Amino acid sequence: MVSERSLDVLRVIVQDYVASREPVGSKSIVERHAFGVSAATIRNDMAVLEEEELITAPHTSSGRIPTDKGYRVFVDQLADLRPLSAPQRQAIETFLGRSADLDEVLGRTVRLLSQLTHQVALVQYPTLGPSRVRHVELVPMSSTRVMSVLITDSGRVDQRMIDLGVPLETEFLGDLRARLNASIDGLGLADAAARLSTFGDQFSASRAPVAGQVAAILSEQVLAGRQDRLVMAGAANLARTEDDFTGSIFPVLEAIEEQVTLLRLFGEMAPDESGFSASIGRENASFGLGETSVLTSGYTASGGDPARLGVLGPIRMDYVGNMAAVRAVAHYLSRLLGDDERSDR
Amino acid sequence: MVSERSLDVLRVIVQDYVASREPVGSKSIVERHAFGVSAATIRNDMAVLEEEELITAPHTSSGRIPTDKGYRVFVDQLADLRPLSAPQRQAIETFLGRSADLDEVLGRTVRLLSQLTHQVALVQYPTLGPSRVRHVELVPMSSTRVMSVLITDSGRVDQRMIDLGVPLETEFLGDLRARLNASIDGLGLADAAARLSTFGDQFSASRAPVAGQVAAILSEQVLAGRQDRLVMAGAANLARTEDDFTGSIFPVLEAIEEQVTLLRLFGEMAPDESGFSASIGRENASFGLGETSVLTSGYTASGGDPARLGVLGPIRMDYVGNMAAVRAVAHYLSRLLGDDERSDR
DNA sequence: ATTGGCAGTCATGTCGGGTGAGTGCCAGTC
DNA sequence: GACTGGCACTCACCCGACATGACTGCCAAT
Repeated sequence: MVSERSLDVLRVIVQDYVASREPVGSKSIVERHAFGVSAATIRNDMAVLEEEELITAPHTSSGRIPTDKGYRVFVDQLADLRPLSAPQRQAIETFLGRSADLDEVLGRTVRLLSQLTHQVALVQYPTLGPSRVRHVELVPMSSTRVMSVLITDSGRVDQRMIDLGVPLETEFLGDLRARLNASIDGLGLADAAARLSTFGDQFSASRAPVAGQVAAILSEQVLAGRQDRLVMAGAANLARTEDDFTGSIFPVLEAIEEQVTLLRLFGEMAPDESGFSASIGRENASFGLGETSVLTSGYTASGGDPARLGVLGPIRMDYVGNMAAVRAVAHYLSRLLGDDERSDR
Repeated sequence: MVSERSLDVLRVIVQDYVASREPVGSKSIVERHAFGVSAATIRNDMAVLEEEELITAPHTSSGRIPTDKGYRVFVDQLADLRPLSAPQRQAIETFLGRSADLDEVLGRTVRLLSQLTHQVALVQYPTLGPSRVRHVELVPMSSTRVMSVLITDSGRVDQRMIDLGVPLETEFLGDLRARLNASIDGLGLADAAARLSTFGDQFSASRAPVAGQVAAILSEQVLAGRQDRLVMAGAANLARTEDDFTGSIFPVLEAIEEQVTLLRLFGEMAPDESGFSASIGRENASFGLGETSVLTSGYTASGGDPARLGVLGPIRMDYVGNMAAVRAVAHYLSRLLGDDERSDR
């Protein structure tokens, strides 16, 4: 049975090990923390924790270090949310203070988070709230290829290349552009997609295929969010904590260069009621990230679906501090991206 | 005096050291290469090379390794351009084969180059050729902020946030948009910028400041290239060759995360007549990259100014192979981005 | 100019002993 | 029953000694 004190012991083992990077023994525990019992008693508690696979000894007769499971218990039960320090709040305020372009806001956010936590920071692009089509532009790139640009009034700009396979006359292109704008300008995105599905019908048989093709691509653009992208910063921090990885950081760097992997990981995280979620060590093994932990929190941009942001680092990380930073940044970002819209016309 | 044979010795020292990562001694040279002289003779040659600071001994009585200066001589005089292998050419063809969106082409290019060389690959965005304004869109983001989107017929889409500081009525915004498009649509970029500089004059005194502000930002957009951006791939390769860096790869990763640094580095490279340029070891020290070498080649997108692409890796790298790959990829990319326009309307 | 020979240097690997941190267990105490 | 002090035992780690081997630099001979 794991007593209350045993869990306290686990807590200090995690804390001390994270701070010192050295296995922590019974003696150093009684020295550094006022447990009011002797080292032998702590040893008994440690035996229980080892029984439960919450801690382990790297080799006979050395101190103990937490297992993945131990970290998990620590994160779930033992980490008391400590509010950010004043300078940290300050940093967030000033860094995210003035708003700007979405790209820039996210860029600043991800750099901020990485500096705050000294880990790799990740921010997924948000879906924006219900918005309307503002303008559609078709730009000829070569005789058979056209770039379509969709602008919505939420500020999203989405470009895509269309290869029609057949040459296109300039007049027809102009006609297409005018008709497209006439039919979907100002419409909500769902309505626009519906309208586009029958767009090709108004053209002559010879032209309908091309018009239909363009409408189909545009329809994709209308419906596509940007949640399939994320920005990253602070990869260098992995090198700083290099010793926490067995062998090399090569596989870790390789895995995080693959955005698809990270997005899948984000997608599979199961947030608690506050939107927070942690994934520790081998829980990430299927993503090639079994030697890392990932802390994420959800955030929303005014009315859109929740997106996620977070940090990735070695299992031996400062969970308490990093959790606080991730939560706080997610909170501020939601507010920032929310306010943009609320103060709207 | 450095004899002809001395330079041959330098060549094999570079080659063998790059391949084996171990200091190379006189004996192994006569064993592995048919010099027709004895080890003692090679030793004499090596003494000359050491005198010239082209090679150095890590410690008394061990083999020699090239100095930065030695690599420089190797690259400038001794590296015979070896054409790419058939599979490599094949890879380039298939990878870059079908063209698409500029973002996608550059993304594929940078991944290709990193796989070909097993180094960090870098591609700077090109300036596109002379192009015309296709459309200007103003999207209200909040009561005082507007996003301006510029689309040119070369396919560039540039968005920027404008904070006007004062509330803006919707009708005025519509009026602005219409007048902007009327005055610069279809114009070449230089002409458009000129027109924009006096754009504010046509408005009443109360509105001129706002109109002028918008015109000024738009003018910046019109003139801005995208050469201030670059894409990167293969950062993980640095970890693979970790041992080639004294201490940690942390400072290197940190430096390459700073795009500004890399762009400055690109800017200061002095290409030879073929557009190629190498910067070795301490030559990069001012960028925090004194332990790396950078190989770049210029490329152009139909009519634009030359941009650069290249690889970055440890000083001890396969210069011959990487130089060939960089040259070849630059060549193919130029052709790809050039053809797009030549087959244009 | 080239060569063979030889003494000298130095990194590397191995082995053994000493050290110390830390555990597990047990008998005794509260 | 929970806690404690004591003790034997286990290893990782450090250190010095020693052997090994790969080189070089130099010199006299060709």
